[in-house]
Amino acid sequence: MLRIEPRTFRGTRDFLPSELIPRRRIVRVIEEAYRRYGFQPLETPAIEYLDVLTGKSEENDKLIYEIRRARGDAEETAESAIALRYDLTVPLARVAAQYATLPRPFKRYQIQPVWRADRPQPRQGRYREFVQCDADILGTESPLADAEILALTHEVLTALDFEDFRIRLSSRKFLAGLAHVVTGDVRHFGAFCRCLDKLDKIGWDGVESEFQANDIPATAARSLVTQLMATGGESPDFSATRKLVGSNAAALNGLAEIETVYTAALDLGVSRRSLAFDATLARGLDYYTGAIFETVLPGLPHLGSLTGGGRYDGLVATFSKENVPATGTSIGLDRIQTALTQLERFKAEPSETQVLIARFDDAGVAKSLELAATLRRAGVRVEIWYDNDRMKKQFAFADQQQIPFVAVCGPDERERGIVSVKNLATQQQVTVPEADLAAHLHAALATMGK
RNA sequence: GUGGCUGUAGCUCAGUUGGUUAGAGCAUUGGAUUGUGGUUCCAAGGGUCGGGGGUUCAAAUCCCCUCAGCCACCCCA
Repeated sequence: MLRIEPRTFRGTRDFLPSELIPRRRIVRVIEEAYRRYGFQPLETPAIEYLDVLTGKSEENDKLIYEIRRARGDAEETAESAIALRYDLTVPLARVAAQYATLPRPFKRYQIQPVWRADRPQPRQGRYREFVQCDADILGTESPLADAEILALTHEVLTALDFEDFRIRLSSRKFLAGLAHVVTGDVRHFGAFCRCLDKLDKIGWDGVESEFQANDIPATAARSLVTQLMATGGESPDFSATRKLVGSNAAALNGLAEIETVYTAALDLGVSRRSLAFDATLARGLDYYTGAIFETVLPGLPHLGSLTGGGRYDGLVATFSKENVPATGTSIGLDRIQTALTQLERFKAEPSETQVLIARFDDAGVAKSLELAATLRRAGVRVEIWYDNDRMKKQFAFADQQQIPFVAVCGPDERERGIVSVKNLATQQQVTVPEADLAAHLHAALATMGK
């Protein structure tokens, strides 16, 4: 018999309990923040029709996983070709176009995996299957919506105890205006953005040669952007920025929006040090039309962005006659987990069980089951021991699994109607009346913060 | 997609100029210890040396191919 080698597909991972337990806690923090901001949940299928997913961003079409059946019976037509979703934004736009009954504004959050066929790199928090936590607001052009997305991002990262993070803010309109100012030609917009985006990686000399390679006046561009950077950052001087871009309408327009978003974000509680206006932020996804933002950790520069998003007022219209303005962000669960791991703040937790009821002897089985039932009804997370093993083995198990308490009910205890409860961390063992066991554990767990 | 590095036990690794039956630590299981974990001691199990081909009397070791993993870039969450 041929044995199949057990393995996982490149860029995908199993989440064993000791990793999943703290990972789910992160998800809970994010979800609670989303709910506090008034977002409603949405889930969509992992599989979408290919034509729904493609054509939004040329670069990314190449990274879409198409699905091919191992034993396809019919030839796939363009309409029936299917693929794994690449992000959650495009499915959302599809949903917005497909259901006329959705409220406006429509605020939804969605926490689900997406798949991209690029090369995995764990140190950078990059995988082929990863979970995005998206929050988006459809149906308003108001900059307050963009500001609320920034505040939400700030709130989540703060709740996760990130001490130093930077939300970079810019605008597609502003960048388009800049590109026009520098090159006199809007067609250079894409190349202009890509070059600029590389600044923090390859420095100005590198960017200048990139500009030249793309027929963009390098010296002029460098001079303008250098000055822009001086007026931006964590305490931006927007009136100084305005003077630099002159009379270009798109640039002025975009800048005004940035300023409004920035100010409203501060009003919503975003700290100055965590928010920066950054003219070198470009972002790749082609569907962004207005404000764009992403979050990085200055302490972990090799890591990709923790969050990324922006305004995409034209996307829903690719599925509908109706044009629905939209803005939102994606928080990368795996990036967050990677960051916390590298900051040594992500601790493995093998079990959530609070008490193990040991099996002392056969005669005590019924009593143990009764105790377990009572405790479970009282909301305690309980495990029982199934086999007739020695105490040593049962305690060793509880220790390994970091189960805080072991309850033993042997002949002595049974005779007196009590239970011995040992706290494995303090090594202290007490006896409590059977009837008080739940109350005792609740109190003890509460003082331990569990 | 481009470039580089690395593959030996579940994990981290050692293995001499190619030389007998491939080792260690950790982990696992059992015992020392039949009412109680972490320490200690003893023992055991666990290996297609990533896979295939080649050179050789002889390959974990040298050569070729291939697969996988990692790192940087690209891009992004």
